[in-house]
Amino acid sequence: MTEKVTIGDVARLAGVSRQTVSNALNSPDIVREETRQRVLRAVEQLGYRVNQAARQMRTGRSRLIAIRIEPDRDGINGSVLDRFLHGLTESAARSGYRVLLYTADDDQAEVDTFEDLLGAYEPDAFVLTSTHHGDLRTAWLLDHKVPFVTFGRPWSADSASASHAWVDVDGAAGTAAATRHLLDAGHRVIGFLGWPSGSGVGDDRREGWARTLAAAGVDPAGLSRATSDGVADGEKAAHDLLRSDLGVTALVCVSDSLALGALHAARSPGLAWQPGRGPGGGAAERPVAVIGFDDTPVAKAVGLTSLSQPLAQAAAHCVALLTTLLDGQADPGEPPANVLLEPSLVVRQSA
Amino acid sequence: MTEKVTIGDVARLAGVSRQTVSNALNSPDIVREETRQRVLRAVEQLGYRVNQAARQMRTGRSRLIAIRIEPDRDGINGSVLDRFLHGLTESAARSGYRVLLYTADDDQAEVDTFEDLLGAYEPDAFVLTSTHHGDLRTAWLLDHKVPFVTFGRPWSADSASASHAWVDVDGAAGTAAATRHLLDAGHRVIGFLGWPSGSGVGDDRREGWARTLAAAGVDPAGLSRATSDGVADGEKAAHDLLRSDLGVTALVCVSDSLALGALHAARSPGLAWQPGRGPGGGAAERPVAVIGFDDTPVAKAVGLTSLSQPLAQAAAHCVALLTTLLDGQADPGEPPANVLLEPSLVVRQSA
DNA sequence: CAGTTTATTTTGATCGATCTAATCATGCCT
DNA sequence: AGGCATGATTAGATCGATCAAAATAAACTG
Repeated sequence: MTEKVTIGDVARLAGVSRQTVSNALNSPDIVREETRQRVLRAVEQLGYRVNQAARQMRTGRSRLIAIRIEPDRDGINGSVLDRFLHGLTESAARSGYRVLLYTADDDQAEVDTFEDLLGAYEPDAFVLTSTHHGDLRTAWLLDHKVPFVTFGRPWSADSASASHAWVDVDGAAGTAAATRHLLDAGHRVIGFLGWPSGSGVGDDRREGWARTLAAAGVDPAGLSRATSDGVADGEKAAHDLLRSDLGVTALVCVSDSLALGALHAARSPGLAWQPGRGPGGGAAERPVAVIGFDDTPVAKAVGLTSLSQPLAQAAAHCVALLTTLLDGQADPGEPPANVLLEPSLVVRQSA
Repeated sequence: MTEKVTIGDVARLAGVSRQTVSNALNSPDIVREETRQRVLRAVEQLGYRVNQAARQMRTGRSRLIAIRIEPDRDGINGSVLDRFLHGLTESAARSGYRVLLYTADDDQAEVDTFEDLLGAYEPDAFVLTSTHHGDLRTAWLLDHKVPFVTFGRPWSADSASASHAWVDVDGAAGTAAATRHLLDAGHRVIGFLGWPSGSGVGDDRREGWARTLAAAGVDPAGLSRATSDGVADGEKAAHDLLRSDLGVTALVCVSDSLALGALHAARSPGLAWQPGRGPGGGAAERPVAVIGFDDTPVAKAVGLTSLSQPLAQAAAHCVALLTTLLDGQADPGEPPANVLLEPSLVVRQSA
C-alpha cells in the first residue's frame, strides 16, 4: 500500500493550516498567490491526493457515475455498448469522475439497484442506455431527483415534455444518408430490412429510409420487411424481398445482424441484378448492395458498408450534460438539454 | 435524492446505541438474538443502507475493484473483455463489491492511474487483463503491496516464482481439443495460423496444436504460419499454406480474426480437397475445415467453429481469489493461488 | 454472597476532508 | 487616529461509520 498523505501533512510542510490547503486546491482565488504556490509545491512534493471518501462525507458528492453493463444480448451488436463505455470512462476521467458498473436483469431490478447504490456509494449520477417505451427507470430517477442522462431518446408518448437530458444518434438521418448514397450510385428500388414496428429505434431508422426514397420519387410501400434481429432472420427476410418481382437492387438494414443475413441472401444464386435492365437475364450481373447499421466489427470483417455511431462523442456529450447538471449551472427554468448526433456512413465493398 | 438514513436513525428507532446497530450488522454473533432482530426490523423499516464513504474512512476498505477498459483494439476480438467485464461485475456484486473502470494507453499510464486511484478512491484491489512479458504493472502492484489478480498468466521468465494470483484459460488445451476434433473427423494434415512467436498467449495456443498433431503421428513442422492479427493477414497466410503442396485439409487458428481470413481463403477456388485422395482432381470436393479462437459474435454469425473461453467463470474465479486475498484468509506462507480453465469447442459449420 | 468471569451494550475518539464562523492583518476614508 | 470594509488565514464542528475501551448486566464459583 502507498503510505497515506493527508491534507494535514501538506499543511505542515507548507506551514499553513489544513483549511488553507483545501482553499488553495478548491478555491484558488481566495488564497494569496504566494501561499498557493507554496501549498502546491508541498502537494507535489508529497504526492498528495484528495481522499474521495472523506470529501464525499462532507460534500455529499462522490464523483462517481454509475452505468449498467448489459449482457451483450444478441452478440453481434454487443460491442456498441462496449465502445460507448470506453468513451464514457475517458470523458468522465477528464472531468474528474469515475465510472461505476452494475448489472440488472430488468427495469425493476435496476431500480432496486438504484436504491442500493444511492444508499451505499452515492453516485452523483446515472447514465441509462437502452431507453424504451414506458421506462420505469427514468420515472423513478426523476421522482427521486437523482441526476441522470440517457443515451437514447425518451421514446414515450410524453416525450414532448422532454423531462430529462439525453443524447442520441439520429437513426433516421443515418438511414437517409445510406439511402441517398445508394440513390447516388444509381439504385432506385431500395428495400429496407427492419424490426417489427413499435421499437422507437427501429421505427426511426425505417422512417429515414422511407422519407428519402419517397423524396426521390420512389414509393417505399411494400419495399420493407420486418423481422427479429438475427442473421438467419435477416437472410430469410432478404430472400423474401428479393424474390418478389419488385426489382429491388439494394437493401438498407436496421442492424448489422440483419445486413449480414441480407448479404448471404444477396449472394445466393439468381438474386443478382443487371444494370440498365430489370432483374433476370443479361450479362455482367451485379450483386445486391447492402448497408448495415452500427459498424460492428463484423461489418468491418466482411466488408459490409455500415452506419457508424459516434459513440465516443455521444459519451462525451453525456458527461458534459451531467457536469452541467451537477455543477448546478443548469438553469432550472430551462428544459433539460439534449443532443442529437449524426451517424456516418462507412463505405466498404457491400455498397 | 433519497432522504438519508444513518445508523443513528436506526439506533433511535430500535432503542439501542449506534454501536449495537453496527454490531448487529457486522458481528451478529456478539449481539443478543432478540436485540439483533429488533435492529434488523428497524433497518428494514427505514431502508437503511450503510454509507460506504463513512465506513471506508474508518476501515480503509472501499469495496471497490478497479479494472481497465481497453479500446477494443482490433475490434473483432473486442467483445471478449466486454463479456469478462459483465461477469466480473456480477460476481463482484454477489460478494459485495463494485467495479470501477479506468482507461490507460500503456503500462506506464496505467501505473500512474494506480497511484491516482489509490490516493483518491482507494480501490481494494485491481484486476489486470492483457498480461504480457515484462509487465510493469504487476511489479508495481507487488512492490506497493496492493492486492490484485490477473486474468492471464504471468508470462515472464520468473513465472516459476508465481508471485501473484491469476486466472487464465488454457489455450493449449483448447487448440489441442480443436486439433483432436479435426483428427477425429478424419483430417490428418492440419495446419496452424498463429501470431509471431514471442507472445505468451500465441505460443501457448500453437503448442497445443503441435503437441496433439505430433502425438497423432503427424510432424507439425512446416504446417504453421505466423502473421499479425487481422482478417486480411489471415487470408494471405492461409492462402500461402493451402497452396503449398503439403495437402493441408484443415486449419486451427489462434484467433477468430485469422480464422475468418482463413475461411475466405478456403472458399476461394482450387483450394478445396477431396476425401480419400490428396488435394487436386476428383469429385465431391470438401472445403477446408477451419477452427477459430474466442467464439466472438463474428464466429457465430458466419458459422465458424471456435473455442469459447469460460469468461463468466474466469471472472467469478478472479473475484473468489480477490476476496480470499482481501479477507486475509490467504495463508501468507502459501504461494498465491491460481486457476486454469479449459475452453470449450463450439462446433459450427466450418469444421 | 462476595468475587470473578462472561455476555451485552454504550461511550468517546477517530478516519480526512470541508463548512462555518472567528481571528488577524491591511488598506482606505473621514 | 478611529472606524470599517476587504483580504487572508485559522480554529472548531461535522459528515457517518467503526474501533477501542469502558460500563453494565447476567452468570458462575467456591
